[in-house]
Amino acid sequence: MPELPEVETIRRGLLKYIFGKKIQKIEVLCDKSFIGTPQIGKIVGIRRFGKALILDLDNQKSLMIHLRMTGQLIYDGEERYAAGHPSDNFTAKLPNKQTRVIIELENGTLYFNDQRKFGFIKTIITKDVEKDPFIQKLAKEPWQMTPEEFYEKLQKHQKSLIKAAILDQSLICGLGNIYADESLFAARIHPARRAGTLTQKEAADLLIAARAVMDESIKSGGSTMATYVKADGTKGDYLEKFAKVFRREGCPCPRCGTKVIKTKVAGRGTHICPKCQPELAHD
DNA sequence: CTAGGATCCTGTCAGC
DNA sequence: TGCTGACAGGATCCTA
Repeated sequence: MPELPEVETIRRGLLKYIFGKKIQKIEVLCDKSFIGTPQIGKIVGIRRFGKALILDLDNQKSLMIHLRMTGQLIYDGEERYAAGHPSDNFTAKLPNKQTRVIIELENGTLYFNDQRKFGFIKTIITKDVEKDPFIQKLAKEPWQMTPEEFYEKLQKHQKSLIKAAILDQSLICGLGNIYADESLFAARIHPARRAGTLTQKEAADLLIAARAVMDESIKSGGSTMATYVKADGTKGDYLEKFAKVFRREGCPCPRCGTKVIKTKVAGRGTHICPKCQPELAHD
């Protein structure tokens, strides 16, 4: 799914297009994709908590949106603005087969598309947003966490694989499979190391790497965002331009030239430079 | 409490 | 062509 940089990119786009606009109607095409009662109201806040997006309405209710693996938000109005899981839906005629919820606004339409139906939109009371179980469990984002705090957290998960640890949103918030691999590569840490074996310096390097990698992605519009005005389009280009290892198996490592390989760690596809990220002989 | 694996769902692609 | 299994930018639930 969209990881933190993609969701932040969506937030900024929605701020431009739908902030202050009124939701006139919500049409739910897939029951699983909408939890609670659809709401009508003016959008008076657009917030992000980790990978979750919150639209605050002027009726004391909020819509929480989580895209999970394949969710997309596509705004179609005076311009089209789309972000989330990359696919033809960004430029397709909508609604289509993967459209789960249609949000009609006074100035356009916001489509929630989601191939695998893991994502959802949920109505919650605005004052209870931070008490929502998902949001309550979230740890700090890399920018808010100190290297010491991060190291302490890792010490509490001694036996976890480091990749699993940084994917755990209750340990550190915002990373997903792309930025986990990119951060570990940048910090030269093998993803299958046990979290407890990282030195303080390695933990600090990893934290700093996570910030840098996600900062860079946000700056370039995430890895999967697409906007277009008339025929003129730009795309989020993190993967093409900045990813060093993610989905680059067989390509030379930009640091040492060794071929990047793909393996499986913590149940997820994982990309590493076997030379820059040596696996230790023992845990 | 932690750690690991199955699971939700649809679609695509490689290999027979 | 048709089938089959693996896999996918996430998080939760169940088990040991």
